[in-house]
Amino acid sequence: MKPEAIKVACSNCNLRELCMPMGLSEHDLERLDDLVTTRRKVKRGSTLFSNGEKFTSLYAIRTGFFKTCLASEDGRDQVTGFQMAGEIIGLDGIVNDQHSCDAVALEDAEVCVMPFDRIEEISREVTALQHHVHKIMSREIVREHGVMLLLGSMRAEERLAAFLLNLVQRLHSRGFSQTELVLRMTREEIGSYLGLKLETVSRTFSKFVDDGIVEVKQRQVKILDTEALQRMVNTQPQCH
Amino acid sequence: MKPEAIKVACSNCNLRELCMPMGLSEHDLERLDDLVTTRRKVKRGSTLFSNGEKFTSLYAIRTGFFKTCLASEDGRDQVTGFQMAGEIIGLDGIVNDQHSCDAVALEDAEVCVMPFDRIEEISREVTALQHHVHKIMSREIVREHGVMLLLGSMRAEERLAAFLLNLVQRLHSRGFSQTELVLRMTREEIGSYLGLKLETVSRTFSKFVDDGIVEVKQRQVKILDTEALQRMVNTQPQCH
DNA sequence: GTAGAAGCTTGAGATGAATCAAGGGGTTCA
DNA sequence: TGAACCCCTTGATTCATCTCAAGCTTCTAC
Repeated sequence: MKPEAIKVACSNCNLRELCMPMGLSEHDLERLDDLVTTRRKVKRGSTLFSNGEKFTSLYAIRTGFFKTCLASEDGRDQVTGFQMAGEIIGLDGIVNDQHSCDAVALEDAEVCVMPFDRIEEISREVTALQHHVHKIMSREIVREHGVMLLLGSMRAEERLAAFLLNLVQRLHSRGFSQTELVLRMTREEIGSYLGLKLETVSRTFSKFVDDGIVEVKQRQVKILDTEALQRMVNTQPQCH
Repeated sequence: MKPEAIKVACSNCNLRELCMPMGLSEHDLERLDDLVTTRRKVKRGSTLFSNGEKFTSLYAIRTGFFKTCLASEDGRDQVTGFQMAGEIIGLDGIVNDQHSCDAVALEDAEVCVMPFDRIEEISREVTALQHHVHKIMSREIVREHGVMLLLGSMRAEERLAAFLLNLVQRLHSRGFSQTELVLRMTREEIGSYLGLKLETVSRTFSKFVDDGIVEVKQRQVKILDTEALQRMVNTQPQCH
């Protein structure tokens, strides 16, 4: 691989509005361009960082798709999230100066490397960046609250419905279809994220197909009835 | 209630090392004393903030015990955490400028009110504070990863064991017993946090008592065999 | 192109937790 | 001090999901 010769410029990036603060002055924008030192390619199946590794940087995903997962000593495994272009990854490492989970590319990916000490430095000068960093972390906290609700109180169908809706919504805000998507992860990974076994995920997909809610061809998913999915998520199961 | 006449001083607070950065210069310490504008008392059962409310401040708990919980429109309910003295609450509000969960006092409590714009302002000058804020948010993210692991892959006994160990560990680091604790929450609230029904929580407590692992007298819990609890959490269930 | 591996689906049966139900005990507030 | 209410426990039963198992499809690599 040749070193990144091209100057990395956030001010020019078309993902800017996903991962950077908006409405900056010319001067502030130039400061932000110093945030990203290099880019890094990550091959499918390999890790961007892993548990125990020293924390140095946050990463903005340029292309590709990641999962983050926790592996406890005893072999328990939990996917804690799936991340796509424009999202920031690595926040778990700040607290103990080392990463506490693995980030694995589910397809060939490229990330912008943002050394965290530089983030903190520029944050002190550019208040919009400072606030943006706080928002990103807060957003992650709120997202995880939602996952806790899902894991703590939803049934398999509701979980999968919520999962699909969340994925298409994020894809849609990146300019993709609202109804069609390609899953980048296996049934097992979906199951791990949703607290279900892969067989249950598979069965639930099949049920959705039977009910005419989605079409599934392996990892190709076409949502036929978005509202049915929404109803599942928003409706408390049978009360009494 | 009379207004807080006494000058609030973090530099003087015996919870300092729990909620404030350490190793500051005299000058920085003085800056930090400007963080907390007022204190606020919260009666048992009432809320410190609730879902939808405008976000203005983070709160450091001085005394008392809180739960944070999410209530979705349809009546689903999820306790997302229990917080005790020295912990910071309100981080969920940053991202959308409004709170996305309720914080309810489980016993009479008092919090230090830290207006967030002031936190950001002082963070720009005191890098130790800036880093501390980042750590606190990162810690919350990592904590929630752990809860996801618990909800996604543990069985009832393992969940309750993990819950008890976590509680005593936090209490111990505040100078309380490593083996005895008083639960401030109901079985139902524990259940909501752990993704279990209250009956299951109750039965699991009873089982622990039968097995000689704990003594339980209502909300008084005495841990007789910490290692047994640890083994439950760290041991993958029967492999094959 | 072919073999092997990995991923997915489906069925049958087991099981852990939920649900429904009843009774007892504590706490709180008048 | 008493009474109502909330909280907790325990039992019987049901049900959702897991487990185990087999077969099939798709992708990968040689």
